[in-house]
Amino acid sequence: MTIPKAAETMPGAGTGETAASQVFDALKRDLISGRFAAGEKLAISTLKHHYAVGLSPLREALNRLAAYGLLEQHNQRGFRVPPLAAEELEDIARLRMRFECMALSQAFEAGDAEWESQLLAAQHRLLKADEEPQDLEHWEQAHLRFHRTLLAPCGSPWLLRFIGQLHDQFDRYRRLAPGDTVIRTRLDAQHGELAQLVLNRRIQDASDLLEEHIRLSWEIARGACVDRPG
Amino acid sequence: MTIPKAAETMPGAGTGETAASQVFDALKRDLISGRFAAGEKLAISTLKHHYAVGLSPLREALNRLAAYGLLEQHNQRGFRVPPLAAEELEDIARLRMRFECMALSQAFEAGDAEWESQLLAAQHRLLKADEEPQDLEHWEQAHLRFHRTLLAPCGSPWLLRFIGQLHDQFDRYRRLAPGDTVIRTRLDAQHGELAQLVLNRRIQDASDLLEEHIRLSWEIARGACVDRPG
DNA sequence: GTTCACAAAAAAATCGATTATTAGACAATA
DNA sequence: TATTGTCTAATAATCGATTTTTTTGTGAAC
Repeated sequence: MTIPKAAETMPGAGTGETAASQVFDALKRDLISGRFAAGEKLAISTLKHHYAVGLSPLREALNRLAAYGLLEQHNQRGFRVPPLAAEELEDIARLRMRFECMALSQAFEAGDAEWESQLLAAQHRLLKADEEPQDLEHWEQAHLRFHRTLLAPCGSPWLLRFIGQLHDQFDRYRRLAPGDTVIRTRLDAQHGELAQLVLNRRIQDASDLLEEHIRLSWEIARGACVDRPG
Repeated sequence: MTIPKAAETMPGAGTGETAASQVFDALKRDLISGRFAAGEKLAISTLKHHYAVGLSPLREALNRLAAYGLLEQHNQRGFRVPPLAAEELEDIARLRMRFECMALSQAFEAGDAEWESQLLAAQHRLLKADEEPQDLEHWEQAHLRFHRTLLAPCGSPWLLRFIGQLHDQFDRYRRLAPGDTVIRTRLDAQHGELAQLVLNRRIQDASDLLEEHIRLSWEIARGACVDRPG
């Protein structure tokens, strides 16, 4: 009577999905992609219906997201989406520059030919995704994967963890901001240039370009912050 | 019939404690102070009795702690205490050095006379705590407060958040390791020296000393890792 | 002796209902 | 009119029970 689920039969699984982890993933995606308004209070009963889960797994997911920094939790008064502030974005962007350049230089030390291959592959996938702008989620996935691959061999799990966390925070701003075709084109080109600099082992140039890349993205992401007229 | 709780009548409360947040704090303390064995699987029903709470708040606390990095969560097979590994400790210690030196130099830029006063006060409290080694929890609290005060004006909430997280991770190792009177004495002295260097605005010296301080603590914390005989 | 299938037990995850707290409306008072 | 206090509806938090999944233990087949 018990039908084995696909995930459980997969090799090296062990990661059977629970309702809590599924709604965590879904909520995380929706928070980063800006499906909720900044500052909005989340009505738990609404979420319950929307994601079609019970209270317990939903609350567990919300608690995880709050600990991760994608939600604010206030005792006895529920959860709300963090506001967007230019000041916080600056903090996030500057830390991204420092952390990712740090990780990149370490990746150069440890990264081997396999790394170069993976990076080329990721860059190619991203390039293809660039050409199909209609499938936004696919592009986001390829983009994230490229940046992860770039820093993967850095050898510091905790640094990568923090970088990922900052990346998620940053993307919340970026994805809410209006696009800028000119900057976007330049950003897309930088991915290819980055990969080339890695292949040529140009450590300093790669680091400089990565910093510039984050700075340019920041310029776009800024657009998500409310401009208070002076 | 409803008797108002103390917390609610306190000025500026708004932070009414929930069962979940209380058991979160208690569990976090116990995890960092090494009350559970590394790698141990947590029996939820046991915790339930020990902390005298229901399942829901307990599970919410566990979920938060897992997202924070003080627990490992495996779908369908509960929570376990992360193992202690010399390799991870090295990662944590090296990042602490970089992050905290980073924060310190920024603190020098932004910190004013009020900062200096707070730091002196914190150093004095820590000094008094040094003299009463029997009250370990009190010393830990004063110690944490000193280090927080030292970096507080750095102006980067996210950097401070990560530093705090790494500090918690580090302390789990340190508090499990056997003490070393000689090193401990030197470490205690360094707190006073650090405060003095801040007062004298010796940026580079303070940064060097902070790095050395973390390196020395690391030397102690290492003792928590199992030595595999070769 | 090893592997496999199955049943029983244990544990994790989830649900539905209950309790406690907050926010907002409204009236009473100064 | 502003302030305070009380009531009520809405919502957050928690509990107890149920369901699902994993683990453990047993014995048969190879």
